[in-house]
Amino acid sequence: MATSGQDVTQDDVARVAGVSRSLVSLALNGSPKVAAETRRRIAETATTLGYRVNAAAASLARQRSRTIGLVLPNLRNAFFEQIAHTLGDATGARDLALFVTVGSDRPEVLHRAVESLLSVRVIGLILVSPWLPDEDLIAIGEEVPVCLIGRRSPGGSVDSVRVDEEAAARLLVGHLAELGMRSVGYVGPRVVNDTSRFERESALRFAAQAAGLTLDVRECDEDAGPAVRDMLRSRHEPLGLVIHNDILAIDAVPVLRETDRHPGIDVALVSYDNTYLARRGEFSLTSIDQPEDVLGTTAVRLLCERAEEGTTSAGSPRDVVLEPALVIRGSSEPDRVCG
Amino acid sequence: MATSGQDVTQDDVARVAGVSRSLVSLALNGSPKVAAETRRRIAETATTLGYRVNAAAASLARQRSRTIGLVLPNLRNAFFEQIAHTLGDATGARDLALFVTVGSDRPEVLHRAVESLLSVRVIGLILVSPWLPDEDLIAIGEEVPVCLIGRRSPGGSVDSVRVDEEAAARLLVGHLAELGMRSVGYVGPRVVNDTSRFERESALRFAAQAAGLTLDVRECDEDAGPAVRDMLRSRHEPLGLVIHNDILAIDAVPVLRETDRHPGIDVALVSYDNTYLARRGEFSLTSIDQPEDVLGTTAVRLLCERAEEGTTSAGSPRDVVLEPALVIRGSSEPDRVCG
DNA sequence: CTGAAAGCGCTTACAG
DNA sequence: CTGAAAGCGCTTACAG
Repeated sequence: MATSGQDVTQDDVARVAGVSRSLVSLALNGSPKVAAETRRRIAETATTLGYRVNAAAASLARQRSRTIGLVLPNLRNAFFEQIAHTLGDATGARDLALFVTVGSDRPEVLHRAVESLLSVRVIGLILVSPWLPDEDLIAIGEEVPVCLIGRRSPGGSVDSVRVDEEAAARLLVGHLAELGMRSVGYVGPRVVNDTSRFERESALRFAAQAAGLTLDVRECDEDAGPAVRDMLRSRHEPLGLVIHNDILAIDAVPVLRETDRHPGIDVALVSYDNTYLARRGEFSLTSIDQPEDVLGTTAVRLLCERAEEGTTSAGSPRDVVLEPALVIRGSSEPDRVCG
Repeated sequence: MATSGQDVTQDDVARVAGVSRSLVSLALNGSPKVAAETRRRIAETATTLGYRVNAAAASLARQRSRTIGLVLPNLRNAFFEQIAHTLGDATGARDLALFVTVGSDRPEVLHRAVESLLSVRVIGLILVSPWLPDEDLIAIGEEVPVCLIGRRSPGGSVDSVRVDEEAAARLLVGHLAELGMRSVGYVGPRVVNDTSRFERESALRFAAQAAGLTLDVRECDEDAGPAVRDMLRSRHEPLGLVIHNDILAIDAVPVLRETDRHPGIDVALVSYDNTYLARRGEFSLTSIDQPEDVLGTTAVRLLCERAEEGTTSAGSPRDVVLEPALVIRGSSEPDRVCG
């Protein structure tokens, strides 16, 4: 914790340790060319002097930084936090830094954020469920390695890791069918350009059809409550209610508890993401679990591989698809289903 | 959108524009010493060539970066997103970049994150409701300008911007008293070292006492449901239920809707942060609103001022305290109160 | 195993 | 209003 007035440089360390400047660099970067004892002494000197590498200088000399940029669409989904943590661990394991940028629905803001990441010459960019059009993603991919999480690769040289939406839909529909439901209702956000919403809906449609269930769809805004009410209003038979994610699904819970509003209708509630909200006792949501850790480590690996390859444009896009799991909780347990 | 194989440098721009290298730098940085026409031509060349400043080189030459680091404790509170957005705008307005780090409850992770921010030689650090002990904050403040949001300055050379907790407590208690409540219940997270929790509780205690109301306190874990149930169990009179933040308060809503569980008890529910969760139709929470925009712009201003002053240790800590507001919604409206 | 030297891309006095 | 030159702190062949 030795603090100096000004920044300590490798020069200072070299002088105090009585070695050359380059040796300090080599030692601090773990080069095997440095004698163990020398390395130890240098490391010790660095610590007591309070030396901290100047990332700007290192990046400049190395012609590349040691940081990865993460672009999150917003902070309104706990799933993003889990992703951020996993990525933090995955990058940390490779001794890389992770810089997060909180996206925005304002294009200029997002653009500015990506630009500052590019100015830093990040190794690569990880975008979680971006709402950008395919061509923009491809364009960014021309400049720097890019890996998408939760969205199919748009082509170009952009990689992607995501969960198999069709498999998730089958899990959900299968579960509801087992509960005796004959019809499924899906509530998703009304968002322009939301590929994730679109993919999810068609996967559900497909799965429902295959299982011989009907599918009814409603769009909602920030609040899923009205859409859920609306869907229940016209109902007289049991319903499997699928909501786009946990954060929207919790809107449905209070609605379902108003037992007087829809007498006699059994409703099983299920959603996606399996975040801490789903686990909260009051909600206990049955939810599709995405393997965040695998998503995260894979994304980092793909990015680093692509960075190694040198030119960004090298190699065709890789699209890693993972299997989801269904976590069953109270919201769809027969004996606890509201009605 | 001109993309080149390798990075375009100021050298390239200078060559193409037919000027010297330094002139390019001056022009691009908006120096008034450059003729308007020259500046225009240079800017144009830079654009067509797809020039993008190398932040590492610029930081190194300038001996300081143009980025501010934001350390968020987690992503489980929409309030943090609003803060992040405001800060993004505030830094953008000053042509600074904002790098976010998602904290963690694991000290090593947080430490590593702060370290990478420091390696980048950020202008300063903004920490939102950090759980770090005072001495750690002061230590960080020795190395770089630091501004806290939502926590009192621990002294040293650390600044702070926050909302007046006592005023917030008075607003809440006053509102509940007006509704005819005689007793107040507070549910807060069971967290070690959580100053915010502690300050909030004592402010409430003080306000309740002053207003002649009783205060009952319960701790909760991730899920506030059990604590709320517990608090209601022993009740036979109207209760003003104050919950530490919106995200915890939504747990209370389903509990309160179970009309059969606590017959005859009027409960008015209020919380803090006034995030989008509070606004969601199904929850409609009365909540304390913090002026995020003022918090954000003030934090950035304090940081920049301290950075200007040169030495970090210069100047005593500034502690800006803002007035909160109470937004009244259905959860505490007499006619909609559950019971 | 160790050192002298060049260079990364930019900024900034300084001289014209 | 413009250019030549030094230097920011580090990394990395290269030579010993």
